[in-house]
Amino acid sequence: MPELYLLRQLAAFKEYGTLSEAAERLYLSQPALSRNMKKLEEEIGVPLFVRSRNKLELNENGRLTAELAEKALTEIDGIAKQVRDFERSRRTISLGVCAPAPIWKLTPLLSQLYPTMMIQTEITEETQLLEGLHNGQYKLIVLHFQPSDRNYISCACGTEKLFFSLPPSHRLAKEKELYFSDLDGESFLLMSEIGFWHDMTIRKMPHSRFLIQNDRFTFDEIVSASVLPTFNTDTANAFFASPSDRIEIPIRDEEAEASYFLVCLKKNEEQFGQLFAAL
Amino acid sequence: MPELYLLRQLAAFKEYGTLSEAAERLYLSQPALSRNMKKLEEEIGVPLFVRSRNKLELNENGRLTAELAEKALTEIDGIAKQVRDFERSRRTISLGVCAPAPIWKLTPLLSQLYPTMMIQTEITEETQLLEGLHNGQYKLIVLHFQPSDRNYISCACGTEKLFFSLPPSHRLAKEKELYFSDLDGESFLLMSEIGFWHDMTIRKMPHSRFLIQNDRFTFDEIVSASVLPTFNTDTANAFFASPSDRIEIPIRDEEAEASYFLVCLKKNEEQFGQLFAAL
DNA sequence: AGACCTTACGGCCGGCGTAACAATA
DNA sequence: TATTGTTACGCCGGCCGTAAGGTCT
Repeated sequence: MPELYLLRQLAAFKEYGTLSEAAERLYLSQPALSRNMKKLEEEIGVPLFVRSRNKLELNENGRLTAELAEKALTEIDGIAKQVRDFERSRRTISLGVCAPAPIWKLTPLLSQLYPTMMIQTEITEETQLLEGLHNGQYKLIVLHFQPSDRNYISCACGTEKLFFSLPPSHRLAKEKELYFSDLDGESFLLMSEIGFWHDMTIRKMPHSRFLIQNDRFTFDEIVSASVLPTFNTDTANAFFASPSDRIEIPIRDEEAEASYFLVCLKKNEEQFGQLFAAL
Repeated sequence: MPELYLLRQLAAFKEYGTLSEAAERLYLSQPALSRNMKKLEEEIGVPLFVRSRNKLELNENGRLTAELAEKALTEIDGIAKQVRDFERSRRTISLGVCAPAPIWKLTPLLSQLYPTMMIQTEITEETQLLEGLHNGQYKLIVLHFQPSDRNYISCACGTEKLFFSLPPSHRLAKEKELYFSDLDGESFLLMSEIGFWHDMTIRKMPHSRFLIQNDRFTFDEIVSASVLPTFNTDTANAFFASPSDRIEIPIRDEEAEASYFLVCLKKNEEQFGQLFAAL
């Protein structure tokens, strides 16, 4: 079986065309490369080169060998990477969620229950979450509906209720309750990465413009320095300081209240049993 | 990139379960194997083993690594074989024919025109010939019709006419010409490996039985020692001694005369140009 | 003369074996 | 005590570099 250094050197010779050039790229003396190519040819047992007096070229066999060598080298090079990736995935719990709120509760809980594991979270849409759960991208996902499939284990993990967050000067700031439609058409400040809330507000308020902020600090500054309406939720208020100088008004549409469900694959039941028990 | 000897040794350890056993199978001292497994683990950078005081087992990472190693080793092992096969196929002209007769003319011609090449012949049916021409199994084929496809180069390479070969005592031995139907129902001696003639005679003489002989010598002996009818062709007579004590009577059916066409792929036109010119 | 390949010779590093030790059953 | 795995030490083969030589443009 040809050794790797021979295959590497053949691949380099194919790439660079001359022994001298290839040897230089390999940080190898040119005579060494010459010898080794001869050795490889001998080992395979068929001519790989056409030899003029001072020129060396691959023949068809040589080109084939070099291509196969490249493939094999790539594969071997991939082994370490694959194993490291596998190890990392074994050591991390990747949690995909449809909205930020569940992260606030689950991350501390996971860290406590699985102190040796890395916790990785990602917010994305629910079709992607389900796909990612199956292909191993996520070990746990949080949806805002309960999946029916029997291959899943799931349990409720909290609710979240949406409020309008209005400046006191707003024309509707004194109302006790509002509908999405009441403010449809006004411009809203909105954080990015809020999961399904983003799509929902767009759907319920098709005439509004949403001014997306990527940075939390910037968002807070603009909220307190402007009269633009925005949103808040009960869960956010439970975890973070609620902004002063803002009136929060419940939204009556049923879509403004979400229930979250934590889901994992049945085959991972054992690993996450204590987590589900704790919820 | 892990060296092959490390991958081989890991694969052996996976196969045999203990270092001692694996080392023995590898013709290697056990301490060497111990060291090398540690080295591989270090190189990949993740734990591959669970270590008790005097026991060593693969963990999940280790099993994955060993599987990937086996795959890579198989691939590298296949390189030399593939290249040798490729070289051999480059050095042989494989000729597939639909009947034996074309071989008698073409084999000497090929040997003469391509003295460095091995000539390999095979008799099979025409659908297989065409398939084999495309997948590289055959470089040349002989059909008994001219293919229309523009991807082929083809030219006529002879005809062959079938005769009944009857003992003088046969009731029809004095006829000048006969049809297949005239002898339909009688038992015939027939050589095996006669290509499309086999199917044709069965089709034209559905009530006859054909007594197939695999050995040429046996066939000749039985022919001269029996009164069983058989066949002969003009081409066979041109190349071999025709049997004495046999009357040969032309067959009038048009299927009894075949024209042969030598075919190669257009892309091999250059290689076989002189062959087609010689025909 | 410069670029390229091959052959010859000697050094050195890395993988191996032997030996010695520790731990289990 | 027999089996298994780890550590320590020295040998040796194989791969490499340097040097020298040949061929082509």
